[in-house]
Amino acid sequence: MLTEKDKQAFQDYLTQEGLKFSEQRMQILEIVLQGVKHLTANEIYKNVQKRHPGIGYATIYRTLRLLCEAGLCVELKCEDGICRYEHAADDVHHDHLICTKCGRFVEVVDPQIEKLQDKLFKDNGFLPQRHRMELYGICRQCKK
Amino acid sequence: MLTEKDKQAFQDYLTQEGLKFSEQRMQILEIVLQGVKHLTANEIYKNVQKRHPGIGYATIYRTLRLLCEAGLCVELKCEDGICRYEHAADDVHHDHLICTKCGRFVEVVDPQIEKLQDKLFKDNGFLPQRHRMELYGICRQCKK
DNA sequence: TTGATGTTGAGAATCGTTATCAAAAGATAC
DNA sequence: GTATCTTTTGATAACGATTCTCAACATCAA
Ligand SMILES: [Zn+2]
Ligand SMILES: [Zn+2]
Ligand SMILES: [Zn+2]
Ligand SMILES: [Zn+2]
Repeated sequence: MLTEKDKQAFQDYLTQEGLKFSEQRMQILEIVLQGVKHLTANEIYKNVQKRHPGIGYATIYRTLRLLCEAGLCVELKCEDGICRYEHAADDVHHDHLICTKCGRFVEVVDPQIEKLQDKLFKDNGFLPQRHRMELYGICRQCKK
Repeated sequence: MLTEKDKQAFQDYLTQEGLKFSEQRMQILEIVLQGVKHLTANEIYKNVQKRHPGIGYATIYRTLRLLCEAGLCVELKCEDGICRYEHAADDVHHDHLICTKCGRFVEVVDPQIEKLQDKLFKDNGFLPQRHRMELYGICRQCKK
């Protein structure tokens, strides 16, 4: 799911900030924006190492920060204290259903809930910024 | 807000588990179940130290775990990675509005949202267990 | 008193993440 | 090409919240 557009967007961001594109950054971009989602830094590290042995954790974290700053990637602070990273799909917000047995992440959006959340903000005099909603349960596969 | 009932409930839990009541555990119970809510372990530590100098972090964390197990206290894993502890008010669930400027916590419940969350679980084949919803914004005082 | 068991607090360990810094890589000027 | 400047890299140390370890201590029943 790594499009030429994403690659270009990252390039543009780097240029704009006076930074450079590199082999390592390319590898990390590919892993993070590829199909598998909600990867931890460690999972990304292991994946990148297959193709670029010798990569360091520092480079992983630095690049992840750049990707987030460029708006291509979102960091999820999960309950287990480990951050996961996922492709930021064109500013379309979503929340998560998480299986407590197998760790599966399912992305969900409920426009009604979003509206009610805004109402909660307003009713309490808050200026809305963002929110996080995680629904923990047991998925179909794990129920069996 | 520390009721005799809570104290008794903790005593009962300890007895049932073959554990003992102690001065330190009493101090922590009082701090956590008192008015001020959503305290970090460090805040609890500093509060307890006023009345019981020499208390150790290990005792704070151990007692907090006991309080959670006894169902008297709930641990909130916050976005900043620091856990906060609050009085578990008779199994009445609530979510949080959090001010990103001053850190104020406002407790909210929206029965409609709760229903829609259940629907999300069901629609995706999940067995519901629990959820977490945090709304981040800027509170009335901080907006001015 | 003695033994058994539970509690405590100092300090070490854990672990995800961040900071440090010298070496390497790239770009630019000459 | 070489010199110079800037950025990137990865090994390693540091960080900070939490947990573990363990010897000293408290409690209580026999
Ligand atoms: Zn599952
Ligand atoms: Zn997602
Ligand atoms: Zn505020
Ligand atoms: Zn609360």
